[in-house]
Amino acid sequence: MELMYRIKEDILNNRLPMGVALRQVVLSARYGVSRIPVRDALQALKAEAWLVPHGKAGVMVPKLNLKEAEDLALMRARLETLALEFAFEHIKSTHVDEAYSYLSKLEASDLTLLERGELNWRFHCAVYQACQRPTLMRSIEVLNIQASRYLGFQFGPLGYHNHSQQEHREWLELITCREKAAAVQLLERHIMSAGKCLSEYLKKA
Amino acid sequence: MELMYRIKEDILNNRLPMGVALRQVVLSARYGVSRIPVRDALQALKAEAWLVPHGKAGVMVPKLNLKEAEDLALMRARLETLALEFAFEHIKSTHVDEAYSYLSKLEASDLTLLERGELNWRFHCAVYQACQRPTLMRSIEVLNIQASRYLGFQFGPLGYHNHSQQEHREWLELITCREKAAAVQLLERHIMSAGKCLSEYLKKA
DNA sequence: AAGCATTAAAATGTATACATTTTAATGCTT
DNA sequence: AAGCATTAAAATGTATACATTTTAATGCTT
Repeated sequence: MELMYRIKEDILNNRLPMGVALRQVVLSARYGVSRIPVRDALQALKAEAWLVPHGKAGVMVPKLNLKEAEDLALMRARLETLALEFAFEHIKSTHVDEAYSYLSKLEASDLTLLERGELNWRFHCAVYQACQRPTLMRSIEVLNIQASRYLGFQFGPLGYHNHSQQEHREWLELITCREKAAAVQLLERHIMSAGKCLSEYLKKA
Repeated sequence: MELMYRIKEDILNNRLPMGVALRQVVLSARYGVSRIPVRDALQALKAEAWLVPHGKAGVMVPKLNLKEAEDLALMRARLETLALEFAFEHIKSTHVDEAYSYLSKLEASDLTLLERGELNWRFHCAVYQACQRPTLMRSIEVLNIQASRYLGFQFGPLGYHNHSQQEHREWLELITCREKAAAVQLLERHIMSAGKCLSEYLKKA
């Protein structure tokens, strides 16, 4: 479904208004298709919480929300450390190499928010993959995608990017040295501190 | 969306074949509607992993899968203990009373699998609710609903029900006595041992 | 007979048309 | 003027029709 991704992009880039009903005819005009594919996409997006009900009929982009951002960070911390624990013994140098390749791609300065979020996920994913647990991985991916609505702030106004890259490097070093406990702990700190940073920002705004 | 729930029930009760493509025309005939509402429902169910792609087009009910059952138990253990930790200080006697009421309803012997699963979730939910974290709660709910495809085995052939009820009572007592660490620990054991029990069963079958 | 290309049948994907529901504008009552 | 009922306009929900893609059956080549 290609349309779904176009709508996701528009949500991530704030090109769709939050908190107001999205009209099917407006969307069908906007994306140049009829209402049927629009409906298909809206149903899927609703199920993944990209959209929420607006009144008795119709959907809207949910407003950014401090508590949701916190919850996503908490859940990611719990589940990603779980994935790392299961992965640890099976992490090969190929996984680490792949992670490094995404890390260097993240150095580029001309990335869109979406590309940055995508690369960030791929980086983590390269390591977690070794856990060989598709259901767990999918859940973590869903959380990351949902979190990416908030991620924009981190890489934008907050300038959290450099600090994050630094932690990523440390993390890969710990993994290479087989320091399991330390790597798990750093990952938890990494996710939670990014979450804290973000919730501080949202409290002010 | 009413149709979506009818399809979910049919999946839970194994009234739809696993691993074979579900044809839109067949479903539209089965449920007495045209293909458009069927498509809407399929899109939503696909997004929630109730259905998975089958070939280049079309969807199917995924086969029951040992690893998925394990992953769901692991994730539930991590996230439900998280919810309990946040809830703990805010649990009032009204929450516990509500939990007890679901517990006694679970004693009935003439419940369908679906009803049993629903009451089991409501029981846990009555306690977790106190955490006041809608996003976390929704994720846990989604995991429980997905796990309910496997739950049937526990309450059916495995006769796990009595043991489970016993643990539920112990748990509420620990909560009433404000034994936080013990309550969290019991919850984790409760979820994981049910998961183990189930995966043993699936290994044989 | 196994494997591949071809092609007919059947499925999905989408647009249009219409029925039903929801929204919001209007006028009425207090 | 505030609140409610009424009703017209606009939206959603669904069916049907058709275009496009996919599937699988058939025949061809080796």
